Amino acid sequence: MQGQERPSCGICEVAGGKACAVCRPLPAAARADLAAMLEATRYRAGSEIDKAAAGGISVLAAGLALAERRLADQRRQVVTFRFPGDVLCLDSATDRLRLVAVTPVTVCRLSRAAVEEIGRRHAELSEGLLQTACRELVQLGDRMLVLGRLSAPERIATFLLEMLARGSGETDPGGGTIVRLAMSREDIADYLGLNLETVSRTLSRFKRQGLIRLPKPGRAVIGDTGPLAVMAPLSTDRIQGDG
Amino acid sequence: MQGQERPSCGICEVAGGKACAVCRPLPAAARADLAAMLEATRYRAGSEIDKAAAGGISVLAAGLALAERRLADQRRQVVTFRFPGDVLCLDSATDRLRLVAVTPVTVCRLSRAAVEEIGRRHAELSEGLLQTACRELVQLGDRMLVLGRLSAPERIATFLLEMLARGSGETDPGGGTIVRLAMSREDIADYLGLNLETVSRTLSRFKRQGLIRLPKPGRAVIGDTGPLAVMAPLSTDRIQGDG
DNA sequence: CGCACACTTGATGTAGCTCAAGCGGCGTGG
DNA sequence: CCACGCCGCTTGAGCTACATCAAGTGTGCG
Repeated sequence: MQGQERPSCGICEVAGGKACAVCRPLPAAARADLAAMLEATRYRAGSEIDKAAAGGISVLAAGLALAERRLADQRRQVVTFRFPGDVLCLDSATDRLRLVAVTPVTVCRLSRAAVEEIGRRHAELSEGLLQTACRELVQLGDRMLVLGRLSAPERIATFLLEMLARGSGETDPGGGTIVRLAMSREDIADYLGLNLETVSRTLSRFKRQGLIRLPKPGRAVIGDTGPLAVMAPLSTDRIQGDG
Repeated sequence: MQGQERPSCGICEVAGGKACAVCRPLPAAARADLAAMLEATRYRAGSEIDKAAAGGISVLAAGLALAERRLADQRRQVVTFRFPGDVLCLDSATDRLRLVAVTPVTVCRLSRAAVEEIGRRHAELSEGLLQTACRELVQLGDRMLVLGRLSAPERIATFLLEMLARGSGETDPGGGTIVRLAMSREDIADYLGLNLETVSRTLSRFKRQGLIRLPKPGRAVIGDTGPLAVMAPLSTDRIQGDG
């Protein structure tokens, strides 16, 4: 039955049953081709995720991962968080990056040969990859503005709204939307170019000001996005841009 | 100028006579195709550069440009500087970016139709574009580390070595290599997430310490890259990575 | 029950920002 | 040719936001 057909290759746990970044541009037939060539691997929380071999692609099927860049003295920058459906590793773009599982994770890998095989049969694949890369470029532009020009509260507000946008939208019994924060304060700090104490203090302040609740570790609840959006100059931008 | 045989389509003034990012992956025959479809436009210093229409590509042929992101309150982040041969505007990746000519500039534009036409005949084009996008992603990863985790002197040292790497390598009569800094202190500040006084002070300090000379506005002279490289944790990384 | 670990909170330090003069090179106009 | 004014740059003094260092607190797990 056609309505029951899965939106993706069948491995990803993408929120809302949407397809992952690789499957999305492909027609159903191609997805079947894909599913036969995929290799799924699991990693435990905290472990490093192997990168795809040159020319291959890997997609995060389930869990939360991050891409980090580290200096010799251990200073760290978290470049992005990766959610289910995100391309983890776009070919050579990850040379200097380490991919780390934040929670237990399932990774879905497509070898170079498979990419070329599917690419030959379905031009949508390579177009989709360029699209993905361009979307990443836009996102990294936003990130640079955050890192270069925003104050600590602005960064945290931007971050919360970003996590809200990527979350499942689950509502809290006490009202408001739950934002799962599976990563540690230190991960957040390294993502935002702050230190972990500043992250903690700022979240506490937001809580005192009634902007968020922190019912239990690993989650925040946002009652009204309005006040946060006012503090986050980028997200208002984004809303205007999306029209 | 227009009539001479060149390694590229004939418009770009890429240092060392190399081809631009679009021409590079293409065989000579394709470059001829390309040259016939190009449209070159000049902009004066300080003016905004029109983006290519959706699906089109534009390349910086001559001069220095920058891509910036701006907030409503005029805070600015310079995302990249663009040198001759760089792709200025990779399709939709520039939605939220403004492209500004730092010096007088020549831009070389390829319409969507032309991209598709060449792409059909030469698969190298679209592969080259994905490569370009991936290279940009790597570079933006570096930039995030700079913005999120480096001190002001580290940022300036990194910047100087970056500009050195992209420059023509011309040597100063008094010894050392000339680094052309066509952009203002404010541009540098917005590129590095600092303010213009900090940039100025740090450059002055480097000068006092004998790391650089500042013979005339718009240029710096680096005698020995060693001490700067020691201060720039990223560039040492890069050297290790390349080795 | 108690240890470990992540997080919070507090006290203090400081790098870089802000505000405010100077300086100098260049272009304009006498 | 020189005088003047503009603009980008430099330099200084003081401030503040965030980092650093150092306890506490609580939660989950053995």
